[in-house]
Amino acid sequence: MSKKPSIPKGTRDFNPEEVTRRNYIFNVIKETFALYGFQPIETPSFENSETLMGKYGEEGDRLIFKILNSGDFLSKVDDKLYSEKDSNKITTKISEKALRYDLTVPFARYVVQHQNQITFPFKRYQIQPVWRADRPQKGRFREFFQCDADVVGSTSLWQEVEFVQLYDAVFTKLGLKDVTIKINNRKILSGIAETIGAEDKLIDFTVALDKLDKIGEDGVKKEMREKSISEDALQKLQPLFSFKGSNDEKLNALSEMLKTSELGMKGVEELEFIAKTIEKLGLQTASLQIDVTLARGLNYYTGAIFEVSAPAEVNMGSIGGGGRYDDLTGIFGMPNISGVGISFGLDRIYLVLEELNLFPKTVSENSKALFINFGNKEALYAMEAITNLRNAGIKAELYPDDTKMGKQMGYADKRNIPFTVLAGEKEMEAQQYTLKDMKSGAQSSVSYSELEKMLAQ
RNA sequence: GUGGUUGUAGCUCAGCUGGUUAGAGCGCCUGAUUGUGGUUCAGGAGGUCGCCGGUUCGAACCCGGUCUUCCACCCCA
Repeated sequence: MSKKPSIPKGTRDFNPEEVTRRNYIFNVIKETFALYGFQPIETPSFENSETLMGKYGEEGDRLIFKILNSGDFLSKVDDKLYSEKDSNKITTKISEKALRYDLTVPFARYVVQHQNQITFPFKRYQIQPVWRADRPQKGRFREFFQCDADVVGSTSLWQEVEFVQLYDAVFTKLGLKDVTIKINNRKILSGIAETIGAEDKLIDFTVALDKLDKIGEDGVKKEMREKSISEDALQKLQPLFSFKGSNDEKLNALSEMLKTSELGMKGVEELEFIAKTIEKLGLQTASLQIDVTLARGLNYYTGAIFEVSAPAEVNMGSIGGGGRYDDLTGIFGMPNISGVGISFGLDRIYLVLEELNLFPKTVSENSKALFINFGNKEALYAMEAITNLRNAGIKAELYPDDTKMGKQMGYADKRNIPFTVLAGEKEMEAQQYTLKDMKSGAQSSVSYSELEKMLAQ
């Protein structure tokens, strides 16, 4: 019992059914990405630490898995440093590589590194696992997949419009109706902070505001006070707490509130273009909703911010997110390249589809027929038929051992293989096969061509 | 990183205020059925009670530590 092997906290094994279902989601997303003109790239599982560290804030650094150097890594740590016991300092000496934390920063690195080979605007998608040294909880793992699509090298708002459509297309194909695509704009948040005189506390302000639907108006105010945002500022913020109505009404209210802020008004204009355009083009099943409290933690967003919420009844938080970042590649020394991207949270989408029972009855990847093994002579006869069936594209297999028939039948039963084929001495003499339908129990003696015909259905 | 929670047979779980050989259902194996699975019947195997230490005459049960599960917070997909 204690010796039973296990996997690390927050990681998972996937059984055949789970892999099939995950591939189904992957395929829908990939097809749609391709349909919208995105091309796949892949980057390594681990990067140089300096590529990742400091890109996700202090909290992010803590959650990055560091890889220990090879060899006698401790010999490079002098006694003084060692005795200080400062983990952060020592880490830089004993670890120079780290596991990928998301796909966006490695993508930025990729763009800067390969800028001479890339034709801009560059539209790429990437589906790979990422790792976070987080504590697992519902829908949160330490190893999980991200599915990202990004465009760099264009500031056009048409990209944002397309991403909204892309979200709608994917979730419609997956049968997940009524997802809400929430949209906001970092410029609006900055504008509000400016208007209420708290521009120096933009991050604290947005993080608190983001929690509105979770901790309520009083909770948000309490947190803002704790971050020493003034009462005067809170007073000016009051309209935000009762922000309701259609996207149009919200836009009007925002223009009124932000008329003194040039940056804020720019944000309103951007939001208005996206919302109005989507309104004209229409969406299939999703709805686009302006949400001024949407902030998202990532510091690098500068324009639009997206977040997709699962239908309310499943209580799963966000199943996707994204936004525009004007200066992502700037951190790698390539300024003034604007990017915008979105991400799908595969693992959470899986949980949602499962909870709502939305996985289609997938085409079985199972064998169509199991040939019973009666011994080497008979098995050869069976194998000839199996080879022909496989050449005809029909999944078939031979039970490898000539054990008791009951066991072989039981195996077919447990694996849900719909047909068994009996080919023993009698059948060989007659050049026939006994085909048994495992569901009905009916069996008939058939020739090879009849066998192939019946299994082909 | 903080707080709580969970761990007993392959799986899902019982196990009383600490008391002798720790149970059930399902699954598994064998046989009834030597060319027939899914049903039925009879029998059988399988657990140092997560791990380490402590209290006690005695620990699955109490205490401490550790790992794990799940949940919330921080943060995030």
